[in-house]
Amino acid sequence: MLFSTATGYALRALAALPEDGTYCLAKDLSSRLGLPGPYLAKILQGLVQADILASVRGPKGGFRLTRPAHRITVGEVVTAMEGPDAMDGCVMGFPACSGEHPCPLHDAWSAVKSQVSTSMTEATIRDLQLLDIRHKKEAKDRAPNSAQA
Amino acid sequence: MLFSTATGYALRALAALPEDGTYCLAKDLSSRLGLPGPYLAKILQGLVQADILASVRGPKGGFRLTRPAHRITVGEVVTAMEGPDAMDGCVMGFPACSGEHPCPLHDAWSAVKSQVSTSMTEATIRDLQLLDIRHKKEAKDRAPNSAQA
DNA sequence: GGCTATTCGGACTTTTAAATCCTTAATAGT
DNA sequence: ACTATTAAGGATTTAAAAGTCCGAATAGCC
Repeated sequence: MLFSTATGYALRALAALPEDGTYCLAKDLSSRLGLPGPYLAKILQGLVQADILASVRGPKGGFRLTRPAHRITVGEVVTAMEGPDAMDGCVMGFPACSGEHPCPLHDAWSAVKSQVSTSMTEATIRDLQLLDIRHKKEAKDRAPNSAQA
Repeated sequence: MLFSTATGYALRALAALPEDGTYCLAKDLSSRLGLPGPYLAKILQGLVQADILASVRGPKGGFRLTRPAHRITVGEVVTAMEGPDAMDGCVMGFPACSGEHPCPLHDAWSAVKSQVSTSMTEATIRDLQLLDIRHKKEAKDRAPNSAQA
């Protein structure tokens, strides 16, 4: 993967939150997604500090998005998780590599970076929700009787 | 960086080896490149097992390429270091992401992957040597008197 | 032919990321 | 006010990467 596992978990969790402003429990998210519970909880805390999630404690509490899902970009989440210069530097780690002294992968990688950056600023959490829904729907279509065999 | 630091070190070390079949000391390489000596040595060992380097122990020993530099591709080195499926899987770590259920970055990332893969199988260690030489030459041109001020 | 210096090879330690646990604080319902 | 519930935050553990150290092998010398 291009990013850390924590970033992947963050994106999956955000995509799994309900679209109405309902508060959702960390525990529910982790069990639904099959992710390590306490670890996910910590990641969610980070997203609260990044103003992507809001949280309330106590009964009926939980986490929810601070904005509608289509207003939160994937890039924003990645930046919050990985820091602003996650994709800087040479692909191969060549210190000498630069625009003036490009390594053999420099141009390909630059193209890649701008392409991925653009996609990340265009893609939103809403798009990830759609992926998830589509996936589940088709699984259901494949086996319409919920009982096995 | 897209790969581990070890992979970067491996590529830098290979590019720094002499083109004639002369054996070269791990220690020399590390001091020349400013890399942690024993760690580089371990990486070189791995490259020996991958049949990219040959080594002999004892005085006058060291490491050398098993083939001319233009016959060793960057991709081969990366595979040796990172394993064959270093670039598999979804960019964001979405398990549901696939060709049929693409995540919003799927196409951009697929394009990237094939682009980088192609570049990696075309680029050879020889190309990295050239980068290095060019870099040094220009540094020399900037300061023709080797003494500082 | 054995001795010694040199250099690789593999086991060992340190650091960092990933994941867990536990205590504290806040809130809703009783 | 009290209790149950849930996030917040720190302390701890585990796993993996990064980095270090000691023993095996070879060449040259006496």
